[in-house]
Amino acid sequence: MDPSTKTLRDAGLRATAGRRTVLTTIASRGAPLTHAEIASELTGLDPVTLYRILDSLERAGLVHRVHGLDGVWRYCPQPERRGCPGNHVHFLCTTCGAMSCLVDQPLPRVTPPPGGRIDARQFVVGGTCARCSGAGVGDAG
Amino acid sequence: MDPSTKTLRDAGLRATAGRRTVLTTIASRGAPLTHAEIASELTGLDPVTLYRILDSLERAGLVHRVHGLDGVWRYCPQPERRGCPGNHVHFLCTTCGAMSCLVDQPLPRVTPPPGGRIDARQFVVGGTCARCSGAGVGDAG
DNA sequence: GCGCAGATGCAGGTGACTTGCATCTAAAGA
DNA sequence: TCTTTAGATGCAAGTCACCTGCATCTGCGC
Repeated sequence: MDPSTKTLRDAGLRATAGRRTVLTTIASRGAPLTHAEIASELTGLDPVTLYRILDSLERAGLVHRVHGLDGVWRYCPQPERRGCPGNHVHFLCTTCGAMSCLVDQPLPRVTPPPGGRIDARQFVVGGTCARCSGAGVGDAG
Repeated sequence: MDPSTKTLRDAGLRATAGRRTVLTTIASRGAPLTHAEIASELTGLDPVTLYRILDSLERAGLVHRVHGLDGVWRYCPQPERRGCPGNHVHFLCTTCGAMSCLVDQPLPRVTPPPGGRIDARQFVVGGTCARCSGAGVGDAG
């Protein structure tokens, strides 16, 4: 059985061709990808279907979803050790739009406002990545 | 001179009627408001103009801007002590959509990826606010 | 192989936000 | 106070991410 098929079946999802391709694409990158980025690599898949596939993968806990400072959702493979999904800082390069996971920097504990409850946490930092720093002004510091 | 006029002039902006009203509206709430929420209180102001006013206020450092988990920007008055704008955790109620600033919880230091630089940080937590938690179990006021 | 719940594709829609351009006005100088 | 003008505003139109409804298709249990 194809590994992505097993992953999907284990998560309680049907292993359709579209889901297997999307899962493989996201996993092979290791960095959060936008809907558009994934779609550009998967010609032939309906955009709406891709939205639904990403939604099902996220609800099944196979990927986590991060909202960039640019207003676009990004999807990232969920690491093996199943902790809180996406429980780390995400770095978004505001020049090239690439996002990366700072998995070594876990999110701090947050105290909810009185009487409230916290269900999701999302810490995104924006800046310039090494590639864009080097390409533009040669200043990486 | 009207206080909002002075604030705008001090920030290097023209004190137009629209800007004064928007600034007063945001300041009077003390919590991040969406474009739609501000627009609903300011009938007669063109939506596009409101976008531009919010943009100018943000660039002048008079408000800070937070991206909610719902994909909508929210604008919040900048506190007197001019530190890093919006340098605290923001709480978004996923039930009623209200956002509040957890000003007593500053953002932790984040180490950028090798060779990269961080310009902006945004930590949003989603959950249920006290009002919505209470509404479910009997006390809605 | 069969049946069906769930997945997919297509058409159309929503809402946040942007752009271009003509008109108006706050603010500075005469 | 009047004039000038750079910058602000209003309107029309457009872009983009994402959603909804519905008919058709297909993975998977039987």
